[in-house]
Amino acid sequence: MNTKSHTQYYMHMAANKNEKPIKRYVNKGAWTTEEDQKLAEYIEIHGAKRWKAVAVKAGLNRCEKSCRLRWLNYLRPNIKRGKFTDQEEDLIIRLHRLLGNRWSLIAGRLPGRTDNDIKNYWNSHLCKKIKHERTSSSSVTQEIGSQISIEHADISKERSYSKGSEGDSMDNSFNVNEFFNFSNEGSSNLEWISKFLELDDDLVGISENYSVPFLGEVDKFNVFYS
DNA sequence: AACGAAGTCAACCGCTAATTT
DNA sequence: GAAATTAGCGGTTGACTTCGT
Repeated sequence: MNTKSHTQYYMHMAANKNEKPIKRYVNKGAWTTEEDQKLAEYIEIHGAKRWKAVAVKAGLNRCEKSCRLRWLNYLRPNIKRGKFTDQEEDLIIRLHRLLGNRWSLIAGRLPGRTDNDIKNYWNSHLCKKIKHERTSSSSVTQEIGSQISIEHADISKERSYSKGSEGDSMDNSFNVNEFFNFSNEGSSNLEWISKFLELDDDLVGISENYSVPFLGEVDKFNVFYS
């Protein structure tokens, strides 16, 4: 569904650095079916890389970022659309509890879902749902909730640190990115990770004395494998 | 039926990390 | 090793839809 209206602006574009940039009209806003078709056809032949070249050579008056995003979030094969299942919803909540707003990592555990989808779904549905559940639960649970929020803040901070200088801010060797990188594994880990995350609720209490960001994950990991 | 508020979600933006030259 | 380019991420925006009055 194309929702945003079309606008155009000028931009200097070239397919590569050897080509002299030409001042072109660049479309912004909703993609048309014609543009989708052009992009899909080009990528089918040349692959989803070199987005600057894609934008120019596919005959699309779009910037490279726009092309990449359209492909990843909409045109890419095996994109799952429509309502999130209860299992998916539960998994997102649990993963978010562990990872915070690391949408691409969360999306990596939900085959066919994009980070943008999950982020939108979280912001429009799950965020409120969780808020509601927290306010209607006991004071003890609320306390745990605030503990989780503190952990989230730490994880977010850690994310920006780890981007800049890996390892500087954290002495323990646990790497959450590696832990949640299953690219070398088989197709779906939905089941085992769901089982793993089931432990999460029970383990929140154990994390009361955490002082180091991510130590929570380390302990949960160790408990799971011990 | 009309209208404003709230919700949804595709797309954009700014930034950083990774890769290439 | 430095600079330039490319890829990827999360936050935010805004057009459109739905809901409530």
